[in-house]
Amino acid sequence: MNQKFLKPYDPTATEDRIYKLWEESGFFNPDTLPERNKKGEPYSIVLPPPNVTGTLHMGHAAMLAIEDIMIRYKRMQGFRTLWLPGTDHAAIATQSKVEKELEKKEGKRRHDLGREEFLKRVDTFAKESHDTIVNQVRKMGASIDWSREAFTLDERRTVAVRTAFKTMYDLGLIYRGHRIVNWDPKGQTTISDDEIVYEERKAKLYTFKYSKDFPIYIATTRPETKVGDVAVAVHPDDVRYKKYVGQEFKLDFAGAKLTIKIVGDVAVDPAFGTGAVGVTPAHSGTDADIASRHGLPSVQVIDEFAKMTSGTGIVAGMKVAAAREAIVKWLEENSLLEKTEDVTQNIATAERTGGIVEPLPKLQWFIAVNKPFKLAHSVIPGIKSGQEVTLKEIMKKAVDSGAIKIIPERFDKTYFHWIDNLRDWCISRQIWYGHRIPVWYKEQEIFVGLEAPKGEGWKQDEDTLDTWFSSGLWTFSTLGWPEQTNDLKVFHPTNVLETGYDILFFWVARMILMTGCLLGDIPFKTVYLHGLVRDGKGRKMSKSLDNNIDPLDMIKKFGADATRLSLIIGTGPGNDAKLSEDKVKGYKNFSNKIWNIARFILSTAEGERHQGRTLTQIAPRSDLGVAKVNYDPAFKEWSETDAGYLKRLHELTVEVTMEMDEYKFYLVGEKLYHYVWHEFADLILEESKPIIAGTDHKASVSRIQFLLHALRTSVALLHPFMPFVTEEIWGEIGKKGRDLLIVENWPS
RNA sequence: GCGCGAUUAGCUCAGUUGGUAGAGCAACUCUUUUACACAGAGAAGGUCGCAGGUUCGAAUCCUGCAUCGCGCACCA
Repeated sequence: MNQKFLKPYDPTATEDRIYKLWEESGFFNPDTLPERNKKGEPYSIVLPPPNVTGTLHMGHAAMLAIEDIMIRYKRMQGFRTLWLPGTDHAAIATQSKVEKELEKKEGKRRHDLGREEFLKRVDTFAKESHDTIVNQVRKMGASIDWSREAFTLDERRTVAVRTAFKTMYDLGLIYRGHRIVNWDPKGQTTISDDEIVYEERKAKLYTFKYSKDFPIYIATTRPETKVGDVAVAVHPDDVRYKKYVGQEFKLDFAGAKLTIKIVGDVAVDPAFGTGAVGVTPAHSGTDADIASRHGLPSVQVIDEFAKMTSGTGIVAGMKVAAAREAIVKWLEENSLLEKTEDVTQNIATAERTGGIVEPLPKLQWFIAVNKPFKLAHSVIPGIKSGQEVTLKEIMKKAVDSGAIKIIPERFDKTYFHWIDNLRDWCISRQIWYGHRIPVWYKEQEIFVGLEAPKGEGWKQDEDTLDTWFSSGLWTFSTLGWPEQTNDLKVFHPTNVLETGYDILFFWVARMILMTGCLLGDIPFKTVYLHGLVRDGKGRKMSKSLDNNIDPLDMIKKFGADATRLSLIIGTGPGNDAKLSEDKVKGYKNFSNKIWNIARFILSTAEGERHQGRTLTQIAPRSDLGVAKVNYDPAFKEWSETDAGYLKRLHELTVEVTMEMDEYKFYLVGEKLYHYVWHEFADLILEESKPIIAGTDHKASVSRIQFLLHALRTSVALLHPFMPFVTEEIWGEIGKKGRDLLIVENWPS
């Protein structure tokens, strides 16, 4: 027996060595798998690319653990497995991180450096961040194919992004339009609807009228925008106001000259406030809709820096907050303010910068989700090639046809609900880091293509694309699209997309949209959603609470196996998980338990001889299936008890295999833990001691054979969960020179 | 406002199609020339959020309510 078994299991001394062994074996790469796998059915997962904004957190660790379990399981079953890694440039997130550092360390802003120099800084930061992340992924034991690694902003992905943009532009699905967008004054960029976080705040609702002669009171929480009003809308059936509809008033409001028309519109709720709405088309989406229905003009009164524009009377040039106070004061002084009420309202803030989102009319690029187009080629169930569809319909069909299955199922509803409310997706961003929009302008001409057009005087669009545009292509851009590569043929659609439920809309839905549109296919067959990893008290891990648990820390203290198991057990799909150091520690003890089981069995088996050979030499290593138990003929007869144990182990194997197929990893982990510790070790092993020490040679040999068999089976079943300690033990419990456990048969 | 989830032992969670409540951790008692004290043995611990209903039988199905959490929409 190897001397290392005499000491407690030491993850740090083991893990890096084992990982190297796996990498050198080539088994992470589907092209260099054993013959059995090469001939097997393909099974692929693309890694949700972590943002290159720093380091990995526990959520990433959970994601890696779950995906590695899926891949290792399928690899042992003989599938041709590919797990493809990569990182995401994460446009706004990364840029704002670098901007913050620049400001802090050098007191400079990005414009002080200029576009080119600033982008160099971001690249340097992204590179460092990338290296850290890759190291962390290895530490977790991820059996990932590094030879295919991708980055959302590398050359090949740039070709994919530009091809996608051009294709969708030619289909009429990408258009440029002047519309109300979500403007983040802090980040100085537009953001999509999904990048908004609503925060509940107390606000005041002011009820007032524009002037003494104006007949209707209106209510607002934003008096400063009222200098941009062009109308007052009332419900067309509202008897209080019916007589005014159609009238027009010219008036002076806090020094601003307004022309207010009274219009009837069904969007107005007669029961809210005074039942009359001041219409500000330039600074409210719903108001803009009302304005367009009545042919009203739009007057912008707030600029990109959240300051009042000129021509706004007494508030011109003021910041929005100051302007609000000024208007209220003016209303009071002129006895126009009827009442002030306290209300709570949801205020829109930008997810990344926390800035208060200002709706502004701007010229931006959009993806039309409701526009019918001809989908040339389709294998999506329910959509025929050449059929007219909208992107929304594609997204819906992909899931409600059953082609894509979401786990847990209840997220179907959330997904459909989101689609129903979906509006055109604003994809242009006024930041520098990211894919620059592949559009060039020259006077009135516009050119959309993969490269700049020939000839003088063309200027490329200044904006970049929403980061989710490139991530939306991830399942196929990583496999070589738009080239028709072999990888694309073999591994797409991918089998499973495993990611957090928090990016179901951001990412999962966008991938379905992009893949449907560009390939006429689905990007994956199953979506497995995991929850958030919270601290032991159920709080979100955050810097301000200082309750972050660092995965590397846990790995260092307790080993990657223990860290992985602690993230799996007690965690169902779609549910948030609580994690404490004690939990990880518990599974460290389990690693050691298995280690000692192996030690006991090895030393016992080596001591027991049959026909001049030790039992470890007799029992072949690959005999994992009970049906295949094929030991030395002399020992074919199991004792009655051992036959019973064999049966029980076989039943467990069948049960656990079924649950693996149902993605119930938390159950499998727990069951194996329980079997190994409290059945195999506590009952069977304890009971074995007198049998082995006894005089009945036959019974003793039968039992030792069983112990070896059960150890091998347990270690194999546990391998996807705890790859390191199981591989290490595997190296000692069978014939030398055979393959690693990573490609051993899954027990049956 | 619409929708989703949770509520089971001190804590974290299981509980498949309804058949007398389970696991881990913690706590308690005992055990140390024992494969492992990163351990073993043992005992203890729950009117399954509340109220109704269906049923021979409900943690499980139905209705209503409560508390907590989440998503979407509205947000004049």
